Amino acid sequence: MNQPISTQEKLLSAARNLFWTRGYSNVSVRDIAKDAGADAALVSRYFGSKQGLFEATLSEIPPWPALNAAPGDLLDAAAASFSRPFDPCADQANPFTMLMANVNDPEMGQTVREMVQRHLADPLAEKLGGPKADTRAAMLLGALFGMALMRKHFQLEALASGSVNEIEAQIRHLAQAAMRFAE
Amino acid sequence: MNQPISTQEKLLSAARNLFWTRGYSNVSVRDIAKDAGADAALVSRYFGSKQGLFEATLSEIPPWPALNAAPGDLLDAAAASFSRPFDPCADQANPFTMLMANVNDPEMGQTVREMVQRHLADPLAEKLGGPKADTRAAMLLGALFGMALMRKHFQLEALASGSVNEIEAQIRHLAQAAMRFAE
DNA sequence: CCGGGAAGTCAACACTTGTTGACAACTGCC
DNA sequence: GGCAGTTGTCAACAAGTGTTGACTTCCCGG
Repeated sequence: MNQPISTQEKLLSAARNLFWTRGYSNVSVRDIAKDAGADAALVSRYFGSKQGLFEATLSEIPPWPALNAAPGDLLDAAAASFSRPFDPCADQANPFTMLMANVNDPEMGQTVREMVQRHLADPLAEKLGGPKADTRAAMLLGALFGMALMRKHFQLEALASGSVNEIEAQIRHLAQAAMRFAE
Repeated sequence: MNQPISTQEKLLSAARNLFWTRGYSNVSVRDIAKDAGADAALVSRYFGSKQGLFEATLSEIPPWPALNAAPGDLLDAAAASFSRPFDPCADQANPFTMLMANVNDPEMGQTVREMVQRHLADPLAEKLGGPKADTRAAMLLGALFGMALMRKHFQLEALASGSVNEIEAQIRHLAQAAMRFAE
């Protein structure tokens, strides 16, 4: 166990940490190489280009667990998936922060937008069903991302210091309202 | 009336459009100068630096109208201020998009975070009053920004094509739930 | 031992960035 | 007209960007 980590894996891990928190354009390959303790030229060698490295970090994201939850557990699963990473990586960068950090990126924004539509909004609408399923799905995601924005990005004092239980309760409250929306 | 617009004003207007939609680091002074039909060197001359130009675009933002609304109209005012710009500028860039486009910026993120805390979250909590006012204010802003994120940034199909009335009704629904939160 | 391929290092490239200073053109006042 | 002050233009700079190619170093099978 615990076999020595290859330089390629170190680069991928450092890239995930930096790209997923700072955003694609705000990270240079030299930043990544420095964090990985490697040479910047190896990025082009192993991944073809900076863009190739970014896409490599995207390729290993598992599907959102809330989509497989039982209908009664959907709210809990959704709330939990924000405050805790839902992927195997142990660091703080998680797929939600990645989406928010890169939506506005001039080069990767389109890629990220399509991911949200196809991997989150569309499957969630299908799972919800009923009238205005797509609208309610979008509102549920809005509540989820909105609270993430307030807590992690804007770092509002009222939320930043709260416990995991508190933030989950707040998200559940908003998400529940979203699910019940029918004009 | 309609006096000739100075080059300085053209630069400021172009800077607002670009900084407020693409984000500070994703815009170069040459981009701004090109849009304004001026020379990039004039940015440093008139505003001291690129950062000075950005701060000039921030200095003329009026207070959020929802904070002056009657208690009964707060929800309507809040919902309206998202879908329509609440400042005098006629273009599509509004203070909310500015906040979202720059919260993750490596240079201006801190400035923007403090603006949200001091100009939105704190006054809103004071206006709401009652138990957990700061938490409910943060949740209300979370609902507001979350829906803005889904509609304008992620451009979810279920929301992007909706009318102003529809998006306002959705925001009101979530914001109302936020105001009623008490654990 | 030895040759080949992988792994890593380093310098250089073309390009973009913000900023500066020298220079030209124009305006209004004496 | 002559002159000062503003306004605009242009070239250049230092720094940082992604990427490439040549080079050395290491390891392992023959």
